[in-house]
Amino acid sequence: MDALDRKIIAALRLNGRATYAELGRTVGLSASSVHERVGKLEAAGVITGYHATVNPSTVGLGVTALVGIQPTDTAEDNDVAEELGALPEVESCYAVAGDEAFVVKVRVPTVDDLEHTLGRLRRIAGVARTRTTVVLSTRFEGRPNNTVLEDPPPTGA
Amino acid sequence: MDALDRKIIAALRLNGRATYAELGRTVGLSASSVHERVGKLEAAGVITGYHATVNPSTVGLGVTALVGIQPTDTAEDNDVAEELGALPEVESCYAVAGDEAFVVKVRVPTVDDLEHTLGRLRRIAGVARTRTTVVLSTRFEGRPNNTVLEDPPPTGA
DNA sequence: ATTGAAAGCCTCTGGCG
DNA sequence: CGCCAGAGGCTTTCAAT
Repeated sequence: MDALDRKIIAALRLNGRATYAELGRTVGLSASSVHERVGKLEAAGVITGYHATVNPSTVGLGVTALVGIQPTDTAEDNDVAEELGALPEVESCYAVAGDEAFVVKVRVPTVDDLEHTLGRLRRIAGVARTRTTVVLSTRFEGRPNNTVLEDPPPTGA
Repeated sequence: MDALDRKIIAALRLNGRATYAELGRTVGLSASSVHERVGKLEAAGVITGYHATVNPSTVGLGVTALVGIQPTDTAEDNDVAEELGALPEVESCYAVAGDEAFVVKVRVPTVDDLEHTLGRLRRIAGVARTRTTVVLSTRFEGRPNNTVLEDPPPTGA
């Protein structure tokens, strides 16, 4: 991973539909070189995918909440995580330090659906309690931090 | 927004680099029709962008934390949010219900950087206290929930 | 690792149903 | 709205450096 790879990654984080030809013009390589580099970055698991981002409320997901999951004494974290993953309304799932085992981000159409989803979360084996923080507004989200890619890493990644 | 638009959106959430020709084959339209529909979805603010997703630790962002921001009595939420947005390591920022005004997701290279960032968060005018939850592992993140797009909405989006 | 060439596919516009 | 047609651009592979 050299500076050129980092520039390519930064460009693709900003515009995931950038063409290889465009990327090549941006970083000063031929399209075929960019093509090969991107393929290697994908194969190496650096680039994990490309996704359109959507305004959630326009697709009927206007309610967001952050839910802390307190486990029972005997809970198996991996089993709980798997069940959390089985619910499509759970968009993200982080295992965390503290009394809670996980914090998940939930997106649903309405507060009624939120109530329903929280019920399902509490019914998961190994879940003792949930603590819900309702999101009032999303100021920004998933902003790519490219500073670490633009500046050469001081000590190494 | 009809069922075809929803199918196109679902496909682009899964693969943001899908070509119009591919999308057309998937949904049963010509490439030019898909091209026009996608253009309208972008113009309408339904599709807000396309982004490569990257394994954060491979680009030197191995430490993630969720930080609750407790405001002072006199804090102006919008001013605080703006200052939070000025820090590139703050990837997401949600205004929330509860004693905290915001919950932010922070990504930094090391725990030393986290300490440094938390210091800067606390020094923002209007921030009284921070409460930090360190992420131990990301089980999954930003999963597109396409169920709401696949199933026709019962009452309407 | 990078490049240029070449065939095929895709984009994107304009015009027509 | 959707389709076709077409010129131009892009992708992808390959051999050479």
